[in-house]
Amino acid sequence: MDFRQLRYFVAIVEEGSISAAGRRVHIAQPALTRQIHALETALGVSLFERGAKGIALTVTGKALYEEAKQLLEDRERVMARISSLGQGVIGKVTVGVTVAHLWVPEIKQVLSGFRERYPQVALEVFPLLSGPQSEKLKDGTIDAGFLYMADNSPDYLRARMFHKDNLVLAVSEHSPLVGAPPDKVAQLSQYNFVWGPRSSSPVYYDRLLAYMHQLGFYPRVVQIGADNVTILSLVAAGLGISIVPGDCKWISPPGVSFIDMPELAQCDMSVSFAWNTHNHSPALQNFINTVLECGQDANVGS
Amino acid sequence: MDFRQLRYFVAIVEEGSISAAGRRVHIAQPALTRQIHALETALGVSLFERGAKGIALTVTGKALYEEAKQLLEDRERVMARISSLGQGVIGKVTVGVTVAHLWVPEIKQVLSGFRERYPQVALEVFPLLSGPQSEKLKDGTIDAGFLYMADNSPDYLRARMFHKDNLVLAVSEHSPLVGAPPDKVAQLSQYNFVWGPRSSSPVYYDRLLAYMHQLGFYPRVVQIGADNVTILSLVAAGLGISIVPGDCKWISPPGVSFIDMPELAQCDMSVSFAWNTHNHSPALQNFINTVLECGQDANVGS
DNA sequence: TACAAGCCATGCCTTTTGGGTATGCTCTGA
DNA sequence: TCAGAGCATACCCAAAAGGCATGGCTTGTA
Repeated sequence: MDFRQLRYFVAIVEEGSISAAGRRVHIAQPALTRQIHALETALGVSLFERGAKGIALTVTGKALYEEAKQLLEDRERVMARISSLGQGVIGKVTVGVTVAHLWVPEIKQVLSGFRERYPQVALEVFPLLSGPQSEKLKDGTIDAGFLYMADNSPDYLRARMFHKDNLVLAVSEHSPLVGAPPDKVAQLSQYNFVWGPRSSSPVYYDRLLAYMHQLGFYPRVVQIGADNVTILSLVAAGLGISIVPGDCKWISPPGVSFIDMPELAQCDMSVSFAWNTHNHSPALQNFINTVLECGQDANVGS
Repeated sequence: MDFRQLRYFVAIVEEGSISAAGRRVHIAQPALTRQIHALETALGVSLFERGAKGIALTVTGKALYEEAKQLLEDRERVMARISSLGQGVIGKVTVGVTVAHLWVPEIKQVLSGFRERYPQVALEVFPLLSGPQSEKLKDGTIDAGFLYMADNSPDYLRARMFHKDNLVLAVSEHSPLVGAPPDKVAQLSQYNFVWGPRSSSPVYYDRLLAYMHQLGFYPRVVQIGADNVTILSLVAAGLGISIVPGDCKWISPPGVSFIDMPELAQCDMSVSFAWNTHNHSPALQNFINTVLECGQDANVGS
């Protein structure tokens, strides 16, 4: 009993005769007759009552008709599903995005663009800092991520620079620094700084601090904020100033002014897009392609 | 995508390699390789990641594995079901039995015998008088029946005499007739008779009356009972005597004596087994065979 | 009544497909 | 470096499926 026989069988049932079914499925009548006989012997069952005027279903045949329709429908369903899955039209993609970049237009655009092109793919976005993302990329909990990458990426990861960014100075909008921007970071040594704790995101913290040391600058930290939103809130409240990635302006509360400084502009804080090369999920490939294309578009546009 | 390919596919998945699967399903490895390639191109999908060390399922392949197992299981289930149905091992048989004969040992035996041999067949027994059974046999509401058949059975029915019976005299156990059985029916003309209404079973009633007329006897009816059980109750209560089929002793209340009379012994009231020849349900055929065999056994035994 | 038409079954032939053997390539582990 | 395991490819053969012609049967019709 294979799908071909079932297909012929339902055609015969629905057309009411072997000859008519032959016309429908474009198979000569003798071939159908033979296939049905084969089916009957395979099942050890008589499916039709043969008469000179034609054929009529037996009760057994009627039962098989229902089952056969179901089996054929299941087959179609499975084929469609697997096909879609293979082309990445359906499936699931889980991506991590650093909290600070969830509202960066490029990332928002790439996420909504993918959702639009592949509406059937479940796109799960996890707000995660860079450290956790690296771990989850390794163990496969997430398929891809937007994060701060170290220079030496492990071999199971591939990464592309996705969005250029650098450090900027964040001050209260009432700060005198707004009217008289400093030339050098060194000039800020007398200001109170709001800073973050290392524990929540060592990758980010160490990089930030490395830049400061490179500039020979050691901020006088008087306040700690758990994350960038908190830090900027404290800055807005006038409790101090801070140095943060420029993209933080997208998540900043009102009352903060961001000041570009040449030295800080040298401090690259670009966000990378990375994915696990061992995961060949077609949906993920489509996501990767979408991201890379968006990156190209952005490059072309700039 | 056919069942063969799915079968090979799950074998490969479960064995972890094409070669191993080949050993399991007794097919050479190249044939399997080709079938899997055919499956992949049919679905437009890659099912395995090929490496020199072997193969590994893709996410698509993993999805297909689950679906394929289900499809193959469905196939097995359908084949088993249809096979059983075709052999009459499962299915449904509806039979009518005249109320008076439900407790006749031969019928009880044939019903329980069938139930024992084909426990998976739903045997539905309807207590029906002969007239309704004829109608329902015609329209297919019941598949077979135990009933009083007219001599000329319609062409769509086939019937066999199932159980021999004749009329007997039913009197109260206190009746003087018990001690002095009459020789001739004519001697009963002075007795009060309990009789049934024609409406409930014309076939039976007309036949009974025809016999009486044949014997030149016209009972003096003083009581009407709706059915044989009621009639016998009235007889037991001493309200009159009656003439009933001998099988009524199986449904009789206590207090009734049945008297055989040569004239009544001539009045055949045998119950027939009949079935609709247009219904070729295997389960029904098995039932028919069971009944006919039981009949033979009974004949042999006698 | 005879005949045409429709339907299914069968026989014979061709084409397609599936499977087997031999062999090559690649990677791994000793 | 070499043996072994695993997948892919090439080539051949056998089995299966399909097409065509035909025959038997029934039904409807002239």
